[in-house]
Amino acid sequence: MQRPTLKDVAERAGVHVGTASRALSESSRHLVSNTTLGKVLAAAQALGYTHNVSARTLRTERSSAVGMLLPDLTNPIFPPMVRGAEDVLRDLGYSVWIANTDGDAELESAAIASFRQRSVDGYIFATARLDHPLIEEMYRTSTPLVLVNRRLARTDVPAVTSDDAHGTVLALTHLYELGHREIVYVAGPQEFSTGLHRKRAFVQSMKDLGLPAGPDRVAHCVAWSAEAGRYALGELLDAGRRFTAVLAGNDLIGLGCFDALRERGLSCPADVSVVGFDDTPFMDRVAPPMTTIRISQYELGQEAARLLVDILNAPERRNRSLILAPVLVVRCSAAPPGRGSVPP
Amino acid sequence: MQRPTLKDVAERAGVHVGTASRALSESSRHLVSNTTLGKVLAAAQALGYTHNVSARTLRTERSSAVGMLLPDLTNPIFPPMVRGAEDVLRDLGYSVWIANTDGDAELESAAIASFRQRSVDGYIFATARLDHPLIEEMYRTSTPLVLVNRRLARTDVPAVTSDDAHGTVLALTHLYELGHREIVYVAGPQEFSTGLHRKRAFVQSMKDLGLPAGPDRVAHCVAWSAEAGRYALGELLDAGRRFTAVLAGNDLIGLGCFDALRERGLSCPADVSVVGFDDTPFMDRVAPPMTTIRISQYELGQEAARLLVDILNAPERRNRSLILAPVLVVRCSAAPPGRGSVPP
DNA sequence: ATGAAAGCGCTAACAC
DNA sequence: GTGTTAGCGCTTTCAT
Repeated sequence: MQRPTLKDVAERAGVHVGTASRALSESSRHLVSNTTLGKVLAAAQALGYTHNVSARTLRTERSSAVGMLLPDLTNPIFPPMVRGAEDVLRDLGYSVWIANTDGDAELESAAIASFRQRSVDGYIFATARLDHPLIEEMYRTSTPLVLVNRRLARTDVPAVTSDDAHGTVLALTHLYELGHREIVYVAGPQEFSTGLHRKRAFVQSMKDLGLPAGPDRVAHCVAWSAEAGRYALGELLDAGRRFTAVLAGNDLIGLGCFDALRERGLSCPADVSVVGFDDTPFMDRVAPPMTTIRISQYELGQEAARLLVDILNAPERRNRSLILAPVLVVRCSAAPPGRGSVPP
Repeated sequence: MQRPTLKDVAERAGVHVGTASRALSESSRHLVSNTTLGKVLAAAQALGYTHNVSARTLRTERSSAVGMLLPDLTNPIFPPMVRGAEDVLRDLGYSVWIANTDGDAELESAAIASFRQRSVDGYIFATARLDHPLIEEMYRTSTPLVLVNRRLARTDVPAVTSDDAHGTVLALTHLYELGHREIVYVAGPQEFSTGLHRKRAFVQSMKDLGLPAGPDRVAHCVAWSAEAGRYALGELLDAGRRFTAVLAGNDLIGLGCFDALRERGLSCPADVSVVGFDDTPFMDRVAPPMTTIRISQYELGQEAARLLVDILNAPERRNRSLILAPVLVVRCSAAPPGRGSVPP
């Protein structure tokens, strides 16, 4: 027999399709008498019946599916986020589509079009830029959506992020307490909230500490990658900038800082300390083990999923955002000041 | 206006829905005159029409979706595989659902049920065990499916894998040429083709080299993880087994070997060499950089997707499997023999 | 080449 | 509490 339908179940149970439908849906089960419920359930069980989701979606306009947009799944911060979201959504009866955009607006539009064609109920964006017309337009037209990890410049769009400013203060304070005074910053791309907020917090905290933080102490990366970090710190190094520690926009950039240092015969942490951000998986295993700021990507994903489901159930509550507190993880890449970046 | 339907497009173009449908589907476009085609396309464009996939799926029984089953997305070998599959499937008009099973049969059944409810056209399994009743049953009932990375014991089910035996020979030959003669193996779980075939190749190749490879030189891991590797090699070490090199079932196990060695005051590669398998992302950054066997997970994913689409288009061709050749990557964790595992 | 209409499987509104 | 039925948006067969 082909895949059984409601009609098959109804016939076997000796009831009508409508009744079978009611018995087989959580929400309408209470409309059915206990005896018929039993009969329908037994028939469904015997036949191996499962809902045809396309038919249900067509009828109800609800698919129990959510679309998740990622920059690139091979960036190790994203898999835990996806799992966090998937684990909570699965338990609530949702499935998740994922799409990688590689930061490309075309690919993002295409992915959203595909999700829309499939009638997803809502969206989780891990791809937000501070200025993101596409997301803003979707929000304006009341599409249920939640941002994760990165947020928009405007604060009304619901987002689950970590406290970038506080994390940066934690990192900087650690370096300060180790005795560092000459500190530079290698910033992530400034079109993202993470890039901007972390850098701003660095500049502000340096001032608070009475330390210099002019533009000559801040390098900017074109991407959240080791290669970009290597290049950016390389420029600072080659310009002769003197410093004993560097704070990196994230761990991958921090890895690039290791490279730039090594290429110039400088040792980390003996000569120069480096602190990363994110506690990306495997950062305890790199050389040297990365001192960093931990944010739980898994939790970020979980909370984003919960928030989205909240919004799906009560659209008027789409005014909430969530901020998770990060934590300092002390490993080996930051130590008391050494010789510094420029040998005497 | 709500999401426009074919009816809206047809009205605007002054044709009937059937005609609009024909014009808007690749496969039936040729049945429509050029002028009406133009009108329909213009109307669709103007209205921002996109197909309602649920309706189409309901009608055609085809969803242009495939389900991909993974053990655990946070194991870094999987994200590239997913991207490989997704990148080729996207270009062919397919979307992909992913589900993590954590090696749990219940979760796997549930994921498959969910995929089935959503009428996926086919499946990519990265979760295959040598003996896998669920997959075998699906194959028996002609469900289009492809295995990736791991295969079944039987060879008729289509799979895209790397040549585990050859990769192992490559690794072992490298150690042999460095001068190692006392070599142990830390095997992955034997219920997977990767675990079994790699171990068997080790034993066979050692024999071919005239080297001892009894069961006392092989440790077994309960999982593909650093923790399991650490424990397994630890047992060998604590039993007083003497060796100068270890070949690990995969890189994560190799990482655990680093740990076991370090905990006992042994240095890698000065005292003991370690070779991994997979060239998992970031293995060039761990300490010491891992000498390993590279298999392109991205390519594995691509080829699995291509093979699945082949099968979808020509079910009678589901008798093909694909084997990709691995390659040795020399880094630092293997060097000429040192003091060995037991100091004199 | 196009129109007309049936029907995919399901839910929900309505009737009893 | 259960039966009946319309119709979600689409494709496709059958007419013309």
